[in-house]
Amino acid sequence: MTSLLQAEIKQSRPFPSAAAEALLSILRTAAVLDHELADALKPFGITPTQHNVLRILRGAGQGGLCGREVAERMIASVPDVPRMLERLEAMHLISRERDPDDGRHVTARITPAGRQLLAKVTPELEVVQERRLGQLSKRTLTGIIEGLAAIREAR
Amino acid sequence: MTSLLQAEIKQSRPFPSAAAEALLSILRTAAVLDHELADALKPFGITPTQHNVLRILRGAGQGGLCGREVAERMIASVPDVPRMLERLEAMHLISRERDPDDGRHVTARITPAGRQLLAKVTPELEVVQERRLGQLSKRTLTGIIEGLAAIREAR
DNA sequence: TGACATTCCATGTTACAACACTTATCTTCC
DNA sequence: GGAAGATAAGTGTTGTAACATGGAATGTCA
Repeated sequence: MTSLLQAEIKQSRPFPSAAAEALLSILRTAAVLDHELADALKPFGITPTQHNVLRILRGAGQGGLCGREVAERMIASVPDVPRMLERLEAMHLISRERDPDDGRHVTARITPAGRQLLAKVTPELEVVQERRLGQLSKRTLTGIIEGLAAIREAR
Repeated sequence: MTSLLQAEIKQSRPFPSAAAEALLSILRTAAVLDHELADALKPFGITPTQHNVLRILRGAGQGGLCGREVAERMIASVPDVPRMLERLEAMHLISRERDPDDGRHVTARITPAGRQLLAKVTPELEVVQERRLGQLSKRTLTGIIEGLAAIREAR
């Protein structure tokens, strides 16, 4: 039998194992979704990574977060937090201020403009989510969530 | 109840829906896996994307493939195939030659050095695969594969 | 056969990712 | 209280991704 993924990437040979197919499935699906989310965000001038930062800072509220804390909360690791925040600050979506208590920390906070952008962007992203995942049963979704959690947990 | 993913990215609020959690799970898991694969490949001087190209060309055999065909088979879309192939050629892992029948096409083929590198690299990647996916039951793997296929198929 | 559209590859430019290293501030321990 | 170590940011550099554009070769159709 020929899997869907095999046809998608025009692979002639079947997968050697279910694990190999699952691994590629995850990478492929994420690439498809990420691409679609990036497209949806493009009109607003931000990338999925930047959107992720804004959501994190919105979640943090008035207290804000320092760079390291932002990095910990990111979906995908960002190895250059200072410049990423710098860019968002240049867009006036976040503000940065050195922590008076600990001069090593720079606290980042979302600005009203940042919140406003998030509010505009969210429905567009929900369109993507709904289109791609809306038809899946609760049971299927739970299966995916738990299966992937097991993968991330695995030693 | 607090999900694992929620704790992982230190998110205080629960997910608004299973679809939202599944979406983030996929992106997060792929980021973790991609990072680990990249680490495993680093000693060999290639990226996951380049490894993907080599595997594609190995699959194509002596006939080779033109740039567009390579692009179609990639896991994640690469918007700059010519230069990607150029780099692999500079590493002597592939060869390129203009198709005499159709001067627009440039046929890329894997070189013996490329095959050799693939052979060395494969066991290292299998270590990652085994560590992350080895403990999952066949049933769980199938669930992931089918669930993700449904997402990619949707719409 | 000559104009035109199409397909595929190449190139220029910009911005960002990745990595290594430096600087600044705080903590700890003598 | 001063020096060593730890922690967080910033910076410099390199390479690559992303986007737009251009150009060469082919196919099509009048």
